[in-house]
Amino acid sequence: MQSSDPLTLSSPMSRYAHGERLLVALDCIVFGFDGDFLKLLLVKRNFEPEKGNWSLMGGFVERNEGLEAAANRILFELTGLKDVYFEQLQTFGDVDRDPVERTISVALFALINIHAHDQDAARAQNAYWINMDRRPELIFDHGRMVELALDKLRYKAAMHPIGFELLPEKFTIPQLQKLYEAIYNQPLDRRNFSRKILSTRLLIDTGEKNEKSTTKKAVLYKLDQEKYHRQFNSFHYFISPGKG
Amino acid sequence: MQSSDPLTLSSPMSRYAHGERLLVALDCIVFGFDGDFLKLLLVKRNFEPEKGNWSLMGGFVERNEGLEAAANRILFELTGLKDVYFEQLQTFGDVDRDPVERTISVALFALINIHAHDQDAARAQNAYWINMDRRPELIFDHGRMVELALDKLRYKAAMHPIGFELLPEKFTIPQLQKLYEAIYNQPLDRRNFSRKILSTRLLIDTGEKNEKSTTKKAVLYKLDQEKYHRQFNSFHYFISPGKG
DNA sequence: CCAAAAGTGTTGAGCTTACACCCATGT
DNA sequence: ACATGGGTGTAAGCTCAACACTTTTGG
Repeated sequence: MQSSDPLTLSSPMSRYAHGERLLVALDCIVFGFDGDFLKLLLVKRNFEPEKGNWSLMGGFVERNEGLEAAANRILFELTGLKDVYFEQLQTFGDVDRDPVERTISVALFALINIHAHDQDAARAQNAYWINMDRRPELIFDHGRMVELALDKLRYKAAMHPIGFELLPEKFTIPQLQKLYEAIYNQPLDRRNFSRKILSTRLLIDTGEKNEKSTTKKAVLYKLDQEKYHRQFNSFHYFISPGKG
Repeated sequence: MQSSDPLTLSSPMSRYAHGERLLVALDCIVFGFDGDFLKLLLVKRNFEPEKGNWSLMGGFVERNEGLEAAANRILFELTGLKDVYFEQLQTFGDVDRDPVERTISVALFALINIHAHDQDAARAQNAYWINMDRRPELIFDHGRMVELALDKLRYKAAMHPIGFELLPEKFTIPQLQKLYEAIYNQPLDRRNFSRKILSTRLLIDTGEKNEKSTTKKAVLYKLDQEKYHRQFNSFHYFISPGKG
């Protein structure tokens, strides 16, 4: 948006005179958690280019569609969910990142409750949940996107109460701990973890217990939504710093 | 990058069959520090649209130019500097954010040594340094970009040794402290600040002293570049948490 | 010799860690 | 009763914030 005279001379001010128009895509790194492993929702492509190979779910941004709207559309097509939690990760724009045509890609990462999504929608897109640590090679620069997304997830979840997005509405503290252990790939102390989480006062005791457990049944909590949104940007040290 | 058959049928695989091509711009939030105030490098536009109003420095991404390259080009045109420190901030893509034509804008924030840049280059672009807290209203969504950039700068500088980018090669600890005070707009304790900074072991005593001072001359330090790049992503609590 | 800025030391409060112990449940 | 997993308490150690004192310099 800049230069000595960026408008056409016949200026109904409807187009910039120069500046190249490029394809703008949107690629989603969708994280899920099945109770044991951190997972990615990946697409086995049944179309060219790179047919048969794995990629992230993506799509082009349309002319009359904002970025947010495009993200919501694509995530809905993939999961059948509205109001999915997502954040922009980074925009990738190397000239040759897509061999077919110059494409700018806005990458975003999304966190969803793996049990709540629409399995048929995912099936229709040829999408499957794959364990993070067993993910296949991905097309283009999608592998780099996934690495960056994991970094950002770790970075953010260390201090912000973001992990809940990956769990069902009601969950136990041990479940939440398993999630954190999966994200950081390291064991955490039960008692200290519990204390840290409860000290945020973000959890409400539902009074119910996890009936699935075969031993002592853990208390089911739910998020205090209002407090959650209010405190979303406050710092809590769930993971001790120094991990980089 | 996704759909049932995204390629043209006459497939030399050189273009996707659908997907709209959009203008992709790049807007730079350039921070500087003059020893007392945090400043922004802003452009007084001498061209349409919004001629006479203030905006960020920007430009279009060209077809054969990567995003990084475009960022470096625009920052060079503006400051005459190569190897400017910058990070992507966020990509803005509301449909009507630019009234002339649908434009996707990748915003990035840059930190530069205000005394090292090329004044003539800035003058040629009609760019001026403006105090952060006296910045004028900006065109389009540039105001939001600046707010977000300040948030990110504060967020990042609280834990990562990023502030040095705004200072000259040799600087004193009191100067660095003034910078942090300007970024957070709050006074900091001299002794604790000094201890925190020195505990990173990122600073090398040059042996020289700041001759400009009229009282006790402070020691000039320089950055241990190697250690800096190695430790760049490690955590240091320069500012106590809880600011959100 | 005084004012102003720079440099160094100390202490108490609060938090984190590491650990031990008790409770609930199914076999 | 015992194995497994969930819940709570506590003491030691560390870090941070708050504050006092000394040093250097110019006037």
